[in-house]
Amino acid sequence: MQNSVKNIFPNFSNELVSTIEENGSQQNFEAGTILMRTGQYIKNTVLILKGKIKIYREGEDGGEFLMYYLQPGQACAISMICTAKSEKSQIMAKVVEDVTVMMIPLQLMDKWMMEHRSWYEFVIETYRSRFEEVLEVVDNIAFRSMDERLEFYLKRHSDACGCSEVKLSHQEIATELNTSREVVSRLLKKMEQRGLVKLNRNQIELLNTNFTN
Amino acid sequence: MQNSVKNIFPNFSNELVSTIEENGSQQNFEAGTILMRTGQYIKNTVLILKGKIKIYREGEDGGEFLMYYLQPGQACAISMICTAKSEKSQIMAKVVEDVTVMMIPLQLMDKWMMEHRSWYEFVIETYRSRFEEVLEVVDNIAFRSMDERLEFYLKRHSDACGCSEVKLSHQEIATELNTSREVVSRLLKKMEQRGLVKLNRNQIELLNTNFTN
DNA sequence: AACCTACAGTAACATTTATCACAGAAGGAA
DNA sequence: TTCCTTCTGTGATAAATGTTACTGTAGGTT
Repeated sequence: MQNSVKNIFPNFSNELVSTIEENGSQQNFEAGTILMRTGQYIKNTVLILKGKIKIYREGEDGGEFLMYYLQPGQACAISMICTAKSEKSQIMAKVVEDVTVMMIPLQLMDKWMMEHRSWYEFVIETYRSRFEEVLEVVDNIAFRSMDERLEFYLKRHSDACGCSEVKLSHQEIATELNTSREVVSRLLKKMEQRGLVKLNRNQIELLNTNFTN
Repeated sequence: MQNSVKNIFPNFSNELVSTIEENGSQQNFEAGTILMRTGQYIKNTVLILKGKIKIYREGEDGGEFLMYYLQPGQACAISMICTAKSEKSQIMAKVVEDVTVMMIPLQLMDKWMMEHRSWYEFVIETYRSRFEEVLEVVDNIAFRSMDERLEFYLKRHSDACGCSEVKLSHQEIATELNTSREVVSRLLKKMEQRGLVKLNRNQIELLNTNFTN
């Protein structure tokens, strides 16, 4: 079974995998689906088996701001920590590539934390790594200018997909960085002149992966 | 005993309090001490009994950026989560008001999580609330302009100290918001003209607490 | 082909924020 | 008092980013 919990989460113990399969419900969602909105109550923890989910923050004026992506083998840190007293979500979660997820009722969290060592470790590690990721996001917006942030953004994307082509329109990039399309176009053009990228319709090819880092 | 663990952390069980007092070491640090630097290894979890610690991010160019403050009854989320494999710190921690802290070896974390329900709940809650706080910080820098951020900053400060006077120089504020002193002076002046604050040397008096919120 | 729509490029201008330069005021120390 | 240091105010200017407006182009549809 390609997308089994056992394969995607190899560190989970066998009992844990069984428990998950007994208590969780596997579901599919199409790209574009919004799985969670700011202010909604969280009732489930989500384990990603397939596809990609975007976690972002929404401003009052409707602006977006990308926090990070969730991919197979990962889980939504926010949803994991909201313990028994199902808290309100502080973020938006949108499916960007058709996903298969395992939904697990929040009530089971505390119980599993005590009973399953591998679950405990997974939760702690998830939280730690997301915290770090968010700190890095803060760094980027606090200390860097838009051109650096754009480079960083492209690099993250190409790292994630493992290829050097980023298939996004300027508008999409602008939205995730909470800036305007014109700014992105301008900066990309400058990067092209510096020989860092090659621009095509709906696609940006990174020529020199080791720029800012 | 005024600054006892029992008083400052009322939710801890009696056994937990004893265990903490047995295994932790109580220490004092003066204002100005840097307790943790970016890149250092974390070997202890820190519970704050008295005083105030500033948690901030440092940019490559030396710029600062305030994340949040730690006060009595709180603990450093970062240090709590770095489990057994003592991780590197991603942040800076500086004492801003003389502190008394309880240092607890990291090795005990996992053990206590399993053995002490009240410790488990404390850790989870600490992590949850810090995550939210950092998300709010992201919001501020991603979606708001400097004048709004300044208002928010002042409000946080007056909330924290419970009084309407913020005793900080423009330079200190500028540093924490990673901007320049002149910008802060100018914006404060505008706020004064709008009747929101009264400016004095090393002190800003908030006149109208309910501005942006 | 003719048409339509989404995407990309770019100039001109507005706004925000950063930087430089300098002056004055408050408060402490000699 | 006089001197010194720190803090604050403010103008002038630069740089970065956001906004408006318009053009062209690629690709799909009819």
